[in-house]
Amino acid sequence: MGKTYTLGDLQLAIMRVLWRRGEAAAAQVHDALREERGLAPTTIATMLTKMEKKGVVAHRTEGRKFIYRPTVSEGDVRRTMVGELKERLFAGDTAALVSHLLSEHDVDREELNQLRAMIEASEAKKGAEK
Amino acid sequence: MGKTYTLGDLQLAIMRVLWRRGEAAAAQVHDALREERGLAPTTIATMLTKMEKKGVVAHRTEGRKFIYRPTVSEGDVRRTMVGELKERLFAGDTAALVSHLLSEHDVDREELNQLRAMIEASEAKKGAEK
DNA sequence: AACTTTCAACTACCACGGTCGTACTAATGG
DNA sequence: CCATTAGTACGACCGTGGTAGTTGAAAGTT
Repeated sequence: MGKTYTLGDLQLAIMRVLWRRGEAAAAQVHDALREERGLAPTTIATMLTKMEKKGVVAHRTEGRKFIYRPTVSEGDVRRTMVGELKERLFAGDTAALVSHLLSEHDVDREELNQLRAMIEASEAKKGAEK
Repeated sequence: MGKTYTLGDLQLAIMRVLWRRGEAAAAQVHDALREERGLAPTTIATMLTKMEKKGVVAHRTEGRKFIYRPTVSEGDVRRTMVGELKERLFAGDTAALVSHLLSEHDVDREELNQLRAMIEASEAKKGAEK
């Protein structure tokens, strides 16, 4: 209950494949990750099993294959994982994290521009409602 | 050495005590965390030992006590942990993470205002240099 | 000197992510 | 019908965060 959409690195890589493809058999996932990881097929299968137990994927059976699909969205995962980090490192202060990103991580001019626009849009929205 | 300043929850709580105090004996750390955690003193001591092995704290001996001090700053830890999450979840795209924060996590009006100012300052700086 | 308290050291567990090897089983090719 | 193969199930093992009990020595108390 109320448990975690916090995923490890391999789990995220697997999820990305499933998010992109919609669904895939273990072998397909293994194949998709061959280049970047080169893992044994059983590693992927084991991980998928663990992920299913955890509730982030589900499968249907097609012949003798398990076709897996994600049960949580990339947005869900991002929200919970970013939220957790924000809590742990910035005492839940979103603005502090944004400010950290602006000062310590590179953002180029066009991106700054886009972000400024985004902030202005947010401000407008906040002004509009209530 | 490609050190990793990635810390767990308790480790961060301990570091916060050390960052605030400058240095502290295990008992002091335990005391400082009594309220929020209520752990056994040995838990803190064990964790400090592990953290020392990992290189994020060091100690000097005073009588029979170990006085620990941090060897990495809060900024270091934030940079590496935020950087890792950014890499894992946003393929290293800082702006994408900021945009996620703006759209999915609450930021109030004053904060938006401050952030806008901060962005403008960054833009000015970028314009100036180079 | 004997007793008690204070520490660090060591050992032990659990959970979980990650990584596989082996065992078993169902489909398939001859 | 049998041998090979595709594919899951199961169990093993490591590293690390987290949590703690036990032990042994030294320091403080009476």
